[in-house]
Amino acid sequence: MNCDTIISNISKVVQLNQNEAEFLESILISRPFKQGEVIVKNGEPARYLMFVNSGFLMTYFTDKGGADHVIQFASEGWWVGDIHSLSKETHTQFTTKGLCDGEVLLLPRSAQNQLFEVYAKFEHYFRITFQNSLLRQQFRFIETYSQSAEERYQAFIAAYPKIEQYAPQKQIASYLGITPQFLSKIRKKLAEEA
Amino acid sequence: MNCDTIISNISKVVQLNQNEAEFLESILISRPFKQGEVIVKNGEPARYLMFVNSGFLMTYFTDKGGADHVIQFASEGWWVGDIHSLSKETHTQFTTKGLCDGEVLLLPRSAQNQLFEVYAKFEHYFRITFQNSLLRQQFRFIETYSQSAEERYQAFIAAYPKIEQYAPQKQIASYLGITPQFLSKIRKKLAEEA
DNA sequence: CGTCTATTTGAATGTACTCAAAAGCGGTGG
DNA sequence: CCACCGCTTTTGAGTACATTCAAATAGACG
Repeated sequence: MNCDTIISNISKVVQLNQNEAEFLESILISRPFKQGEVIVKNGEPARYLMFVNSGFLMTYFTDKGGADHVIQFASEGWWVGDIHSLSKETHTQFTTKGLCDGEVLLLPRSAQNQLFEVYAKFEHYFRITFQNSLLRQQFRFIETYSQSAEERYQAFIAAYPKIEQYAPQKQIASYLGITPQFLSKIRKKLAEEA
Repeated sequence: MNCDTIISNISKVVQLNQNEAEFLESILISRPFKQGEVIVKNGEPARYLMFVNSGFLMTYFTDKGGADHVIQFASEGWWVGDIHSLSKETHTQFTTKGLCDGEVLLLPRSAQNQLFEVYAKFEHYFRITFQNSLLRQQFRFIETYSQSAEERYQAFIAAYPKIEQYAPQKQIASYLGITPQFLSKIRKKLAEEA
């Protein structure tokens, strides 16, 4: 199991010594995935926080009406997981699926608490990480409210040029909060303008 | 300065001993505010994380077009603050204003780090707190995408019956992501149906 | 009472959606 | 190799939700 990415990622926030890095490596579990494979399914309890070691994946939830809503696309270096399900031990409402072949590193819930207790640095790291996620989430929210669908689509392809190539349009539309038909029309319009 | 609310709030997550509680009290600063008073203004650096000890307040940001967007209403027991400005030491884009007379407890940025270093419990508490904020934010996002403006308004008055009495309709409309005119029409329709 | 801002109302418009159907695309089996 | 199936994407027509603009009304404050 190659832990270079996760260690270098964590090192941007806290400096890890040999022991700490080894302890982390000892509790992580490698979980390779294939394109289209469901990694965590809606209805299961969320057992892990997942770090994307390679590849792309997406997380979506299914509402009462049966419609899917893409919450997040994630690429190398991102944390993914249903923190609600993790902290309240309920069943997750989210499904996580691979957009191409790749690998996630699993941090089991039990090991998580252990990690925090033994090494306060990790608690610090995750505090910062959640803080940053909150920021991004807030930013995305603001974006949604102050921009049109067309502007949001343009911001999306600028921000995630790689993911755009792996995710089907349908899911991108879902992420942007519009119908696939409407996204198709936006794309047509942009292509004509160019 | 009355710290009962904040201590009892923190105690729901971590058990504080005498020393820890006293240390916390020693670094908090009381900041009373009046109705309509601007507590933190757009353009200033964010110097504090704020805990609402009493009263109601709101946070909004002003976009490039000059339009305000209400991000959050907060009542007793909530944390408020621009974590982006706090962590990156940039100037905040957000304005925080009192909706009625009240009091916030200020946790200065410098003291924050001190708090985390001396007592890991607080780092834990804030990790959990940010995690919960992230959840709420995610939930609000989902709600926005899967419900109509009318449904969102009804959910709002159900969730924040008190705030509805203090916040002008204009700001509620902004929070819901709609125009005040449209909110007025929704209210009329709901009143007619009842 | 006059001024300022918030709210209501109405008409016209626009953005994004629904429904329906056609076209494109990848895989599978004969 | 091609025909067929299932799924995604495109296209078009009609519609609904929400906005803009404009003006009237109501409330708050000095």
